[in-house]
Amino acid sequence: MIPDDVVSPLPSQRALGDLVTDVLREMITGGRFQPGQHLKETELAEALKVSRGPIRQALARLEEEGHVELRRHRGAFVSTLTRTDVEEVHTLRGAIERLAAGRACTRMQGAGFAEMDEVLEQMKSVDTKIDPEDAVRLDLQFHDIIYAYCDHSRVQRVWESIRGQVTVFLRARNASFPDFLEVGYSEHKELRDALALGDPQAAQDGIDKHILGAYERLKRLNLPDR
Amino acid sequence: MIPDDVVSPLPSQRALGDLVTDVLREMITGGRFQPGQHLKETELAEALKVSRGPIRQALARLEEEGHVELRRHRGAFVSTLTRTDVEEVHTLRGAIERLAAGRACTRMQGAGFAEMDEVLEQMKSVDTKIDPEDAVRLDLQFHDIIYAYCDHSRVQRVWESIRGQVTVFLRARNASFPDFLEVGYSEHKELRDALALGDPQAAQDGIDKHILGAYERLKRLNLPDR
DNA sequence: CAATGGGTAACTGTTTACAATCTACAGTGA
DNA sequence: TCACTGTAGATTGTAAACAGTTACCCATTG
Repeated sequence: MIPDDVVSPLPSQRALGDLVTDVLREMITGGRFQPGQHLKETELAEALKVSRGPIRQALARLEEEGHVELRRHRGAFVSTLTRTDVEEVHTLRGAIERLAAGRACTRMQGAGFAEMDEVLEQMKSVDTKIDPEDAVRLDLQFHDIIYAYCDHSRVQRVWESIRGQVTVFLRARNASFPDFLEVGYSEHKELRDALALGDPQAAQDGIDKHILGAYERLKRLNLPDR
Repeated sequence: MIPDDVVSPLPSQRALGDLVTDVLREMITGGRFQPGQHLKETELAEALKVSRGPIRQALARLEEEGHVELRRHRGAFVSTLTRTDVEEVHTLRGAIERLAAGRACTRMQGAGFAEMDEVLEQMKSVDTKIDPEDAVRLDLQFHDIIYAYCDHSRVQRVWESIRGQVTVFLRARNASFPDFLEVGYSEHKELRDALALGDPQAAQDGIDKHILGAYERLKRLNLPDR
C-alpha cells in the first residue's frame, strides 16, 4: 500500500462538466459576472479551454440551482436576485432543514456534535477577526453537518441545489449588517443545544426559529421585486 | 389581438432533450425497462432517432429524478426501488407538500377549489369503473393543484423531481391493495376540506395526516432494502 | 413620426465523427 | 487460489459543421 502523500493527484477523476459547474458557480456567486449578463457558450468554452459540451452541461445545472436563466435559442443569463427568490429559498430551506434536523438529531450521536462544536469554536473566535468570508464559510459548514447526518440523499440534493443561493444571501447579509458577525455564534449555539436534546420536535422548532430569524433579517435588504 | 383559441400550436418549440426525457421517463415508470437494466446511449439514440446529445441531457435529468443511476464511464442503469427510496420520497414529499399546502390554502380561492372538486367528482365515479390507471392520474392531478396554487417555483420543481417516483408508488399500491380505490375519494375529500378552512396550520396538519397514511400503506409492500 | 417588414448577424440546438479514457472480465503466471 | 496484465467494449470528451431561431438594424410606408 502506497501512502497518499507520495502519489501525485491525478488530473481529475470527476467529469469535466462537474468541474466547469463549480468554476462557473463560484464566478457567479463571487460576483465576477454582472446580473443579467449574457453568458455565451462559445466564449465560456474558449475561456475555460473546454468544448461546448461540458459548458452546456454546467449551464443546465446552474439553471436548476437558479444561478442562470436559460432562454431557448438565446442562451444563459446571470440571474438577478429578487425579493421573491429570497422568500422562496428561505421557505423551501425551512421545509427541508426542518426535516433534516428532525432526523439528524437522533443520528448525530457524539461524532456529529463534536464536528458542530468545532465549527462553533471557530465562530466564537471569528468575532475578533471579523472576516465576513469566514463567517459565511462557517455558517454553511454548520448547516452542512445537519444535512450530512440526516441520512437522506434526496434532501441533501435539494440542499445542494439551493446552497449556492444561500451563500449569496449570507454574503449580502454580512455586507449590509456587519453586526451579525457577533450574534452568529450565539444563534447557532442555541440551535445546537436544541438538537442535542435528541427530540425531533424540539429540533424542528429550533430550525423554524433559526431560519425565520435569518429570513427576517434578509427581508430588510433592498432588493428588486422581480 | 388574436385569441389563443384560434392559433394552432407550432410543431413543438420544446427542446428535443425535454421530449426525450418525457419519453424515457414514461418507458421506465411504465415498466418497459427492467430495474437494473443497462441503458446505452448509442442504443437509445438509435431507437429514438436522435443523436447522443439529447439522450445525455435526458439521462442526466432522469438521474436527478432518481429513475436511473449514472455510473461514470459505465453508463445509465434503471434504478431499483428500495425501501429507502420509499421512505425518502415520502418524507421529502411530506416536507414540501406541507409548505405548498400552507401557501395554497390562502391562494386557491374559488378557482382552485373548483378544480379540486372536479377531480373529486371523478374520483367518486372511479369507484365503479375501477381502472387503476385512472386512480393514479386523478390522485396526481389532485396534488398537482396544490403545487400549482402554492405559487412557489422551487417547491414546484422539487415536486416535479419526485413526481415520477410517486407515480411508481401509486401504481404499486393500486396493484397490491385494490381496495384502496374505494377510500381514495374520502381521503382526498377530507384533505380538501382541511384546505378550505383557509388556515395554513390546518392545511399542514391535513397534509401530514394524508402523506403519513399513504406511507404507512406503502410500507406494507415487500421491497428490497437496497 | 410610428408601424411595418426585410434582411442580416449571431447564437443556440442538433448531428456526426473521432480521440481519449475507463471498467469489467478473461487470461496468464506464480 | 491469488494477483497481475491485457484487451474489448463502452462511455466521456472534443471538434466541426449545419440548421433553426432570435434580436436588431434599417429602409419603407402610411
